[in-house]
Formats: sequence, C-alpha cells, structure tokens
Amino acid sequence: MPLEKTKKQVILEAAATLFRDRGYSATSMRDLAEAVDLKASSLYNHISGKEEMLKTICFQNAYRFHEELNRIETELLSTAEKIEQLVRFHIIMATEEVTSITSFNDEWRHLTEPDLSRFKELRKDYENRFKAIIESGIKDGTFKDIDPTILLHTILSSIRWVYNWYRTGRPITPTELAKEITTIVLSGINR
Amino acid sequence: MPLEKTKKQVILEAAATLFRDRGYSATSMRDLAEAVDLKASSLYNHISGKEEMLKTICFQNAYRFHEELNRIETELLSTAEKIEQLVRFHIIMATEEVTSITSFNDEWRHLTEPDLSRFKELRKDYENRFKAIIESGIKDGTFKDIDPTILLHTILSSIRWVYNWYRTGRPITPTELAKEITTIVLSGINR
DNA sequence: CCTACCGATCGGTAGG
DNA sequence: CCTACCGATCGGTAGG
Repeated sequence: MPLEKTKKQVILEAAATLFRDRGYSATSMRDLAEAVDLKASSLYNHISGKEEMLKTICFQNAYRFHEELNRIETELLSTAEKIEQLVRFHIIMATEEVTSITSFNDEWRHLTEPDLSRFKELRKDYENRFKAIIESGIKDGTFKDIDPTILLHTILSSIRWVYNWYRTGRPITPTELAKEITTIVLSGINR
Repeated sequence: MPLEKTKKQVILEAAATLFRDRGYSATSMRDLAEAVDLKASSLYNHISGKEEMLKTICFQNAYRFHEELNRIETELLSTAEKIEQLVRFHIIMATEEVTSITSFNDEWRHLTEPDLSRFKELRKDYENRFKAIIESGIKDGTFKDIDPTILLHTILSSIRWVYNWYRTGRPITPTELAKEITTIVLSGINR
C-alpha cells in the first residue's frame, strides 16, 4: 500500500474540484493538466478519458451511500433513529468529500449511456429504500401522515446545500450540524 | 402588445429548456437553432449572444423573487405567515417557471464579470433579508433558537427539488404542495 | 433568414 | 512525460 497518493488519485481529485467549480462541460483537459502540472496529453498515461473520471467519481460515491444504507437497514433501530443516522451520513459525506459530492450531485447527468441509466437506477433504488423507511415510520405512527415522496425529497434536498455551507468554514462540526438539521426536519422550527 | 410570443421569447424559452436539460456549457447555439427551426447564424437577428440569454433568464427570475420579498416585508404579517408566503411563492415559481428556474438555480455560475458579481450580490441580499425574517421569529419566540443561517439554507434548499418533482406531473396543486412543505419545515415530521 | 466561413478550442492520438 | 498534430465542434461574423 502506498503511503502517498498515486498520480491517478491526484488527478481525480483535481478533476472533482474543477467539475465542482466550473461544471463538467466547462472543464477542459487542458485546465485539468495545468492544475496538476502536466501537459494535456500526459494525463492519458493515468486516466483513459474525461468521462471515465466523472464515472469514477459518481459511482464511488453512489456505492458509499448504498453501503451505509445496507448497514442501517439491517440494524435494529427505530425509524426515527434510522432517519437520523442517514441524515448524519449525508452530512458527513458533504463535509468530508466536499468536492466529489458536488460532481455526484450535479454532474452525473453528463454521463452517457449505458452508465447514465445505471447511475439513475442506483439512485432510484436508494431513494426507494429510503422512502420505505419513511413509510414504515408513517405506518407505525412515528411520523405524520404526509406523502412519503414529498417527505423523502424534502429531507434529501434539505441536506444538499451543506457542501456549499461548509466551504465557508464555519466553526461547527459535522455532527453538530447533523443534529441541528435533524431537529429541524423531525421537530420543525416552531417552538 | 402582441398576442403571440415574439421570436425572441420563443428562443429564450427554448434556451432555458436546453440549459436545464444539458447545462449551459453543454448547450450549443446549433442545438438551440435546431430547437427553434433556424440556422445558428439566424439566432443572432433576435439575440446578441449565448451569455446574454443566460443573463436575461437569471436576472428576470432574481427580480421576481425580490419583488415578492419587497411585498411581503411591507405587509403586516406574523413571522410564521411571512415564511409561509415566501415558501409558497418559491413553490409557485418552481412549478410555473419550471425551466427558467433551473437555469436560475444552477447555471448562473457561468455568467462572467461584472454580471456574475452583480447576480451574487442580489442573491446575498435576498438571503440576508430572508434571514432577518427568521431572526425576528427567533427573537419573538415564534421559532426555536437554531442558528438562523442553518435555518435559512435548510428552508431554501428544501424547496429547491420541487421543479424536479413537478416534471413528473404528480396530481397535486402548487398550493397543496406548498402547504405540505411548509408543514414539514414549520412543525417537523414527528407526530 | 440563409450560405459560407472565421479563428479558437475541444478531447484525444501518434510517436518517441 | 513531451512535441506535434488530428478531425470535430465551438460561438460568432460577413455579406447578401
């Protein structure tokens, strides 16, 4: 195991940063080459192309979310605890993987087939299983009887801005932030 | 006043649709020309360039949000009612201006200076005034004592997914949707 | 509103 | 890891 990052990892991280800042389409291979102090053609000794990098970033993150969901589904937790742990994981990802999460969130649509469909299926699967947890919470009386799809998307998107926030470097830990957002979503802002 | 849309309006709407579906950078003037049944060069008889269209879309929407905020600020309403009306307006915009709202939300970063800074200032101003309403709600005991910036972004981003939802054509009116989301944000999902 | 065309830049390859 | 270069496509203009 190498102690230092491989050149490929360095390139992938620089790509994620550029994709976040300018978007996938507006990032050129020459921009990326300059960011890692190479000529554009030399990039291809480490990566096989622009879209392959996007693909790696998108699917790596998708798999991490699925792994965590697998874990939470099999644990003996109340529905409220499951939601809380999912929210916390989303926030940890948003704060620790700031750059690649943005590509994961916003740039996946530039994937081409068949990867695009594969990615959408993974996402749909994740959402359906998240929604199933919400539905069981409604059934057992933990949550209010609100359309589970509305609930799902409201929860998921209320977390999406976090990566944006964290770049400003406010002095709050991910765990604290997770607690505040979970409170808002679960108990609302009304006193 | 013309009863029919001007060609310029038709082009702008087609541009907003393409910017939403593929992103600003990945949309070519030839794509746009094809969408409105023209040759690329003919577009320039109606618009002055690609970025001018993005600029129009972004600032038109920014002004509409500011106008509504102006109205709500001067009305005699409780803080909870102000938040509720703001949320409803966001949702109405997301459902009635589906295409241009996405460009407004996601594609503004492709503006160049000085428009980019001007747009960011407008946005910052809107957020600060929204936050001031939240802060007065915390001060007068209407809302819980949660960091107002966290509250602001959680509210704003919990609405951002709506345009995405509405494309699927679910049988729910904007007003109903606004009520559900306001309930979640104000009272939480816990029974 | 079109044909014809501009220089610039794109992702990527050949060959060393 | 570089120089040199490829065909394709970009936003936009000239001229009618």
